[in-house]
Amino acid sequence: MEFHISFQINNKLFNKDPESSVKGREIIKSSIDLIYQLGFENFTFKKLAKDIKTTEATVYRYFENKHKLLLYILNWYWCYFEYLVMFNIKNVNPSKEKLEIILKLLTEELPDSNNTFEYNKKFLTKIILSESSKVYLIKNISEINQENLFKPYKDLCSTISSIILEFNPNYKYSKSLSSTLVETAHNHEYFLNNLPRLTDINPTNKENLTYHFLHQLLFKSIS
Amino acid sequence: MEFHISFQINNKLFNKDPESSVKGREIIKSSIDLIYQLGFENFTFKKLAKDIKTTEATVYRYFENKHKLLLYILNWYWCYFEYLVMFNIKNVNPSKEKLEIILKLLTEELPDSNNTFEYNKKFLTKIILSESSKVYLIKNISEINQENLFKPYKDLCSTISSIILEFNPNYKYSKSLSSTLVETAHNHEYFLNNLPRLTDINPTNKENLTYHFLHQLLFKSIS
DNA sequence: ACCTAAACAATAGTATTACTATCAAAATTA
DNA sequence: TAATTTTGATAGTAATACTATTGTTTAGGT
Repeated sequence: MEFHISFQINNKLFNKDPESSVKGREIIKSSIDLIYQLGFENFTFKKLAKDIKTTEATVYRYFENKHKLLLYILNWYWCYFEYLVMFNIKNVNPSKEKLEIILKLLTEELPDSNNTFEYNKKFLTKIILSESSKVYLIKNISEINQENLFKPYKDLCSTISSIILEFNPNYKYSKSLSSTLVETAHNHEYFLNNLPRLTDINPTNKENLTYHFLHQLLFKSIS
Repeated sequence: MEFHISFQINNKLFNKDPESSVKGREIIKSSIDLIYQLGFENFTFKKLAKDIKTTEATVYRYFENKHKLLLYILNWYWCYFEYLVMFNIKNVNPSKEKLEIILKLLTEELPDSNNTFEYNKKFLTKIILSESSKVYLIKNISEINQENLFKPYKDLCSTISSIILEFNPNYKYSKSLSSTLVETAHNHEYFLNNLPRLTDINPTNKENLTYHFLHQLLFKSIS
């Protein structure tokens, strides 16, 4: 069985829906590759256009600027991730198990399909690690936030938050803890690879450090 | 009594030490103002030069580019912060109290002197919140890291880490927890102001939410 | 007080980026 | 097949992130 999921992304993020045409999907696919390879700073619409054998003008017809394109990609990811969460905790009842599944998803590599039409999950994850805070650490955050452009991310945190409350209805900081878990999972994955001194990695400890660390952090806090 | 502290900043960060001249100090002071006002993206050496009534060429004689300038400022801040930590935990013996002092420093406004020659602490703190992850979330992180340009930040985390181990020598994730505390303190301060849905802020809860949240997170983890 | 070296100001110039505009060709769709 | 939308090709602009040159000012040493 094969199926294709698509997510409804806030249409303020684009001029023309990239899901609506082949070129549009090429734009997203190639953006993911290029941002992964070059980093967001060095990524330009000119390079993107060259990569998919079109012109800058065409890219601009889909996206106002590269920030909105990045935000589009991140929104897509967060939607996808929440979908994964929903799918994986389906029919699991104990809240503890649900939370453990979420921690696993947050700290392990995402399942990659071999469907060539899909976005590269590995690249996507790297982009999340390295680029996602750049979309909210900006001067005009309030405008962007007013347009609900972070909704999928907030929804994800709010989903986690409600499971925390399910586990312990008296815990006071469910939202703060949720965002901390997500951010820390990302941070740590990045630190492990790039700034290992900020973590407790060591040669003997090859298993999922971040998972165990977050597991303790979470359950000691809410138990 | 008045005194002036200065920190030794890695000299790979500048071409000419900004502490060595009046213009140099003006550059740093004005950069802090401008980065605070404009955000790092919109901050340029041209605007900086105009602000201190000099030319771009002069600025370039001190700093190779604006990233190194930002990194210089952040290094200065982390040195200053570690100094504050050292100063404030001096003669405090129980590890618990030491950690609480650190949490206070991480979550409350820094003491501002009225010394006009000093850098604006309030602006500096905002810059840390909004811009600091931009210096490590870059493609050439490994080069920069090899040159030890993050040392002050790592030192700070390592200081916190050793106090955690003092409190509980068996805790396994002291480094991870330290970096998490610092990052979460910053994140949360930013979220409270800009993305409150990611936190448990509410109108009645005007006291230091972040402090209490981190306090619980920390002591439940290491007790 | 004078000399020397360093620091600075003024100016010019380049490659790249982040767009905007126009118009004809190609592809869809009605 | 005509009408409409979507693309491609090309051109152009303002701003950015630098580099280079040269003449003037400033500061420190004797």
